[in-house]
Amino acid sequence: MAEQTPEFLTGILHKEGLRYTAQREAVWDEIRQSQEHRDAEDIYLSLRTKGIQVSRATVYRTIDVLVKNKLVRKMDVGDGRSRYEPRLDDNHHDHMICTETGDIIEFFDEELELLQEKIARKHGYTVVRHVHQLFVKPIK
Amino acid sequence: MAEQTPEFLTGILHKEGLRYTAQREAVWDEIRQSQEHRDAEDIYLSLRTKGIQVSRATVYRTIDVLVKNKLVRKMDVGDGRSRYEPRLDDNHHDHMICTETGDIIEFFDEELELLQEKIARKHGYTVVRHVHQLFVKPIK
DNA sequence: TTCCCCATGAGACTCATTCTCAATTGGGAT
DNA sequence: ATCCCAATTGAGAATGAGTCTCATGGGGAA
Repeated sequence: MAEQTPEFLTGILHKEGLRYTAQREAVWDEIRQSQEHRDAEDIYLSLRTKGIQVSRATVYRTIDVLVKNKLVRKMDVGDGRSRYEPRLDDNHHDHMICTETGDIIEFFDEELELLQEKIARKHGYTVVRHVHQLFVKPIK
Repeated sequence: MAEQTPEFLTGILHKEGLRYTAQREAVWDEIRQSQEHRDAEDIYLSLRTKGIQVSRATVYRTIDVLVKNKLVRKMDVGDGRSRYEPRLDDNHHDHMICTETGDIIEFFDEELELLQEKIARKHGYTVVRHVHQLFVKPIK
């Protein structure tokens, strides 16, 4: 589908009974056009720098909506600030964080996914979602 | 070794060039005597309820010392409050959090551990530590 | 026992995020 | 095209976990 047109967001907001606003479009555009793992302040400042009128409160509120509707993925690196990345393709993946450079590498492993479900079932549960981060360092 | 005697803590503190104090012993005792995954406020209030004079600052400072010396394991459930659990046996394990009851179940899977290292190596890294949490719900 | 320096406590401070509430605005109904 | 009003927004206050400050207190080596 055409994620790059305003109609894309409009449709999703409408489905949720929410209104389409310039601020919501701007926040979504800002997150969408970058593949980085950015924090809210970064997104907010970037918008302001571009001269777009939006408040921190709205950035946070809009991100919540986008996360709830799976347009954005929220991740916790453990430093107190949440990071966000666009989720257009919906390809699930986990993250590897380099302890030396701070680089974030995405990875996906089918075997790992299956193993997690297997472990949960062994305890009488099924996995709803998971948080998996490998803090790594380069092999010299 | 005798984790239940004051000499245990004294030895560790001494090795770190730190002094043995009643507050440090109290915080360690409080965490040790419970197998729960508790937050700092919980530990602080429990001590105060028992009539032990200690401040929040000292609870936090002491926990840092204990974590650094691997007597306590720090974990992040993703709700903004860190949880702590005693680490006497040093058996590594990850956590499964029930989304319906909030129960925290510990698990360990050798295959999973090996698989993580294998994935990191595939990208030229080696795992330093990892965060792995399964948010699960009971199978009806 | 003395003395130095580390440890403590109370509360101020930080910082990400959430909340408040008055003013504004989208968009369905007319 | 206009109206109308609930949804949305912005500015700043509030929150809450955790950290810092600094004056006072107390380990522990000699």
